[in-house]
Amino acid sequence: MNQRLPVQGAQGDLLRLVATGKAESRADLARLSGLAASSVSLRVEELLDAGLLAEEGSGTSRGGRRPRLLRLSETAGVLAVADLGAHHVRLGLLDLSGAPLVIEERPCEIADGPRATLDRIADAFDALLAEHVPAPVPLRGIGTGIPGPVDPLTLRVVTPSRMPGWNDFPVAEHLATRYDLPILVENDANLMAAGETRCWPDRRNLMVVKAGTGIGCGVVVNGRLHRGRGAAGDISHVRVRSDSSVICACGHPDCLEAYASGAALMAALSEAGIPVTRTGDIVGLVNDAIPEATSLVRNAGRRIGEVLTVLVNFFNPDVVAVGGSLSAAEPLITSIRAAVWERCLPLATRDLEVAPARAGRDAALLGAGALLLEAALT
Amino acid sequence: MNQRLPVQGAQGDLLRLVATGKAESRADLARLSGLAASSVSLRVEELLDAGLLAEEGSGTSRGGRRPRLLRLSETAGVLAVADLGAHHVRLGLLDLSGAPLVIEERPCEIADGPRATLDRIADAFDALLAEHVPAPVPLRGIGTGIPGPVDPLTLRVVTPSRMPGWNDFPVAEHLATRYDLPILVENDANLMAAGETRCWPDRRNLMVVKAGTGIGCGVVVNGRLHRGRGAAGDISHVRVRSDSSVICACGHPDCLEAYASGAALMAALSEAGIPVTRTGDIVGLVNDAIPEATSLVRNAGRRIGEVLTVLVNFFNPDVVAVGGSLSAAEPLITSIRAAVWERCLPLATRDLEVAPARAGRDAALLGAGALLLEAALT
DNA sequence: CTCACTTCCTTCGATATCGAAGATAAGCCG
DNA sequence: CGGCTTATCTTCGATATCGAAGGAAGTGAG
Repeated sequence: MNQRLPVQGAQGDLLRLVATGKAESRADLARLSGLAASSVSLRVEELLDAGLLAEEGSGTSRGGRRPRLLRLSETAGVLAVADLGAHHVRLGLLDLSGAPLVIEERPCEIADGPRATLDRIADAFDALLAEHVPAPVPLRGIGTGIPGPVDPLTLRVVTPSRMPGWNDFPVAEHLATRYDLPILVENDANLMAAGETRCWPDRRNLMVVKAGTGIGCGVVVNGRLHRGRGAAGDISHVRVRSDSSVICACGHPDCLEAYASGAALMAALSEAGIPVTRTGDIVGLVNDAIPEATSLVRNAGRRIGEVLTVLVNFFNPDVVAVGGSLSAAEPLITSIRAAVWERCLPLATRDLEVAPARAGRDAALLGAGALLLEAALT
Repeated sequence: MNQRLPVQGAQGDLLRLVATGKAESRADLARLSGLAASSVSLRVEELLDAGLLAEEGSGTSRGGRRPRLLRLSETAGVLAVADLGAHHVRLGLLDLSGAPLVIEERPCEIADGPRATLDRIADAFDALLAEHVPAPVPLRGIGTGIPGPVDPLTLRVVTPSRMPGWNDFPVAEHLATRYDLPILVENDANLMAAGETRCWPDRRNLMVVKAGTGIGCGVVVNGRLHRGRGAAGDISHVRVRSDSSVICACGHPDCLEAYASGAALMAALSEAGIPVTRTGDIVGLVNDAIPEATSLVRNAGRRIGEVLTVLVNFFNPDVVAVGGSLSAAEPLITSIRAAVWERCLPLATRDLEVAPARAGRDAALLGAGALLLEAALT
């Protein structure tokens, strides 16, 4: 069953606070929402009656009466989210708070084109719903992550590399023919940033770097995802300083990704007689103290760090989180940190954290859940 | 007479829309504010009664009845703003819409220290008020621009260069001993960005570069000034690619400002036997087609542009506005453009405007007025 | 010239929210 | 153990805002 969230005005604001885990009682809601306690009481009553919230037990006293705890109702609804890669898709169902109900990975070739790929994803959603969700629990929204830029105004994919047929394809419209629900279409690095943000409470400005086969970055400003024109955060084609000159796949010389991406490291290792089939294997080599691997990863971290220094000076983020399959290599993080600390202004790095990403491999799906909840409540 | 603006809730929202020139009638206010026409009518009546708004004539019909035009009342109040330089201060009085009533420049040595400098500015404010403002018109706020980083949480100056005695000085607290009013303390590049934003309607993401004796940049994200930790937008110490190596005043090699700042250009011209005393004179030399000057300015533009390409890819702004005393040199702008267009992603530069700043020499004061109005209405 | 439609602004009853007061149940101190 | 303070949540009258309807004054077509 598909059904949009039946809330309006202050109800949505309150539901959001409970769904995101920020509030657990009426008193919490009054403190966080700015509404008077009487207004909160009335609106919560409506959400309880609508089956969106439920009461469950009592909280701890803060010196007065114990609060009655509120939680998202199990019948509040689910969100269907997918994160598309070149050769596979990771997809699943989340409850409105973003907690996974089921997540799975399936083979899927993005080169098959958008219609076939999106229909296969929708079929998978329907199968998961039938298998895992009781009939009275409604589907409230659909979210998809795309490995290319997405124009935030038109929600169309924009000149993606290695994705034939996807340019200018209206992903949201296509999915809307099948679901009359809020639909999210977003770049995967942006989803990853949205997911990572949930792991850094009280931080409003983050950069989430994806160090994988490619290099990407998502940006969160004042707690909100910054999309720009759909290409915001792109650092892969920044020109780095180099004694030699390497032509990037994009045609320009000396792009960051020509030196520091997982693909570039794999090529360099193959040339050194160390064949690697997946970027994740590079981490294993580093852990085994293979000198060539460690040196390459360290060099990649230094280069990424040099690019990040420009951005950290400019943006003054609270956090630089590094994810992606290379991020488990500790020399990558330490050399990024060294480069950032060496060249950044002291004020720009005051209280800055450069750390491995916390959200794990499903950051993009969790990010999709968070953004979709927001879309559903607006 | 000092008096805070006596508005609350929706009154402030409506006053802001009239003061910023976005609305001129009740119908405009209803469209822009989201309030019902009946609510707008009631609140406007209160603002008229409070002497903050006035009615004046009729507007043009849009097919139905002509609207009654609203404007800021002359008795609504004034704002006192100042922009501090190393050797002078530019200060004046603005009305609540930001229109200058009087602006003047006075000699002032920042090296005299904060107390003496700020007291002198306050004395100047008081003199301007006595001379130019009728007694019933209240002062509603004080704004000051500082040529160094300002911590947005503490409103203290942070490790400014060449400003002895100013580090960690609580500028706002000092001024508050004299004025019980909203007080703004902000970095001058940020004020310039706030002022420039008003000249680019419907643009929400801007970078405002100041190419003067030094190099600075202000950043506006989603229509709001981005301060970061107080150092956001700083591009002067980004390391640029170079065949040689020049040590910057900060101690690091190859900072942007060691190559591309007005001070650096002046030094290079002196070495070429062309003595220059003010960065503004470089523009004259370029206009006279002195080859050394044009070459230096073009090279500076290219370097600034190279740094900007990283930031444009990352941030995807709508506008890059270039101000400061060097910005009148056309080769500077054209070589910035060339560098940006050459290396940026097509999506990042789609609809981007790289242009001379429009706000003129008082951008910082106008920016102070805009931010101060916001402070007064919050 | 008249009539129908549009736009602006006001009036009024309905609805949402505020703020004060009160009920209930905690914790803490003497 | 009792009294006082604190915290949570509810009740109720006051206030802000909404939404519908209406009055006034425009415009344009027939």
